[in-house]
Parts: sequence; structure tokens; C-alpha cells
Amino acid sequence: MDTLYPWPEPETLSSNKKGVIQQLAEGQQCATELQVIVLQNNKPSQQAEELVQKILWSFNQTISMLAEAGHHDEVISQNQATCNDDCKSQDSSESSKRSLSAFAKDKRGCYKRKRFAQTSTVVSDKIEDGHAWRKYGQKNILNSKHPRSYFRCSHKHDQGCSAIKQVQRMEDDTQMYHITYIGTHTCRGQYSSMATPRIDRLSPISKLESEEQTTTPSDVTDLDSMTMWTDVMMGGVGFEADAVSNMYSCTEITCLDLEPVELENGLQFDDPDFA
DNA sequence: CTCATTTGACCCAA
DNA sequence: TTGGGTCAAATGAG
Repeated sequence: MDTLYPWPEPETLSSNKKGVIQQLAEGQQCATELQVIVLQNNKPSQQAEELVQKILWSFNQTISMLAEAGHHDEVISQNQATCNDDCKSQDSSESSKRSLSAFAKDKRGCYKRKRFAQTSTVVSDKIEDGHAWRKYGQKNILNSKHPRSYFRCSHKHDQGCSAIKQVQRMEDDTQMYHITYIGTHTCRGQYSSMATPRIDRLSPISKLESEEQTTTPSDVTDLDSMTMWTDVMMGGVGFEADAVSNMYSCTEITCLDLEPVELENGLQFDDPDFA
């Protein structure tokens, strides 16, 4: 078949991948620096802030997708060959964990880490992102002043969403957080206005109260948590209400559309708050 | 009572 | 061997 688009041969693509990723990484680096500059500005332009977020996010996602594709190529045959064994590790430790715990309650921490999940990192002064997260752990990290908090999607159980995020305050700039997203949302939470619509109609303070149940409420446990939370959220409400939702809608298009996940989620909204 | 968070224990990967 | 990621009992909040 003739094609109008001169797509590169797979081999070429593969050999170029490293270079592509490298280029993207440079762009990502620049975007990160730009973000810091923008946020350090006394009166940062909200528009600029949003744009930088989007740029950074795009870089992150693109790199992650490429990297994941590379991993996938390498691993897929192994996965197929050793499905029995791998299902445990790939399909998140959850199910295996559940059955394990049924047999032996002692076996805490008996799990297989996800090794090839899509990851992306964001530096932000805001922790909440419109998704519903549930905290499942916190660790002090070596040589880090601040602990790292671990969150999983609140829809992990009802919708099987495997998204995870890790939040850690940055060393130098305590107003900023280093947020790592692992995996992608397969839930409808992000669409179903878990937070966004309600944010729109809530005052910042009432949002803070209500959000405690739906979005990351406490990744700053050992810190001067509530004060900081208030600061962060008050500072971020306007931005979050539109910009973040935009940002995630965009992310979704670039990443999540690949999986037919909407099937299991159906068309109905599944907002526990409305149930 | 239900659900989320905290926190120590445990296991895996480097 | 050790740091980091996850589990799950205990605890707290609504």
C-alpha cells in the first residue's frame, strides 16, 4: 500500500528512540527550569504557569510513553511466556495480595513491584490534581528532609484503577512538590468531575473540607500539615479548577485513550459522593 | 458504623 | 545489606 506518510521503519524508529527521548528530556529539563522561574516570580502569571505545566506534562507523558513502549517491546514476549508468574507482578500486587492475605495475614509487604508502569514526574506547588487519591503509605527518604507520601487512586477497588502517585516536598523549595505519577487512570474519576465541578461551586474553604474525602488530603502528615494544606489549596484553587482539569484532560487524550478501559467503567459516573 | 489516615512491619530490588 | 514501596492493624473523623 502506498502511504502518504513516510513512517520510519520499525528498526529506524527503535534506533532513533534513544535520541528522541534524549531530545525530549532536554526539553523537559528546560520546561522544569522555566517552571521554577515562573513560580519563583513574585507575581507569576497564571497563564504562564498553566502553560508551563502543560508543556512539562506533555514532555513527561511523551517520554514515559516512549520509554514504556520500549520496555513493552522487550518484555512482552517474556510476559507471554511466563504469564502465570508474571500476572502476579504485572497485574499489580493487589489481587495476589488479597488471596495471599487470606492464607497468611502475616505476609504483609508480600508483593511484586510494578516495573513497567508508565511514570511521569511533575514539579508543582499544588498536590491535588482533581483526581481522588487515597493515601496508603508514607516513608522517610534517606537524605531527604521531607517524607514521601504514597497515594493510589480511590477507584482502585471499585474500578480497578491502578494509578499511583508519590508526593514529596522538594528539598530547596518547600513550597514545591515533586509529584510522580505511576500508571494511568483507568477510572472515570477524572471525567466525572470528582473535584472540578464541585470546586467551581465551592468556596476555597468548603472545598478544603469536602476535598478531604476525595482528593489527597494528607501527604504532609508530619509537616505543619493543615496550615500548609490550606496555603496550598487556597493558592491553587483558581488554577486547579480549570487549569488542572484541562491539563488532565489533555493527558488523558495522549495516554489513556489507548486502552479500552471505558468498557468496564461504563458510561455512568461513579462518584462515591453522589452514590 | 463506615471509611480514610497513620504507622510499624515486611518484602523486593539494587 | 539497605532503602524504598506496600500492606494492614490501629486509630481517628464524620
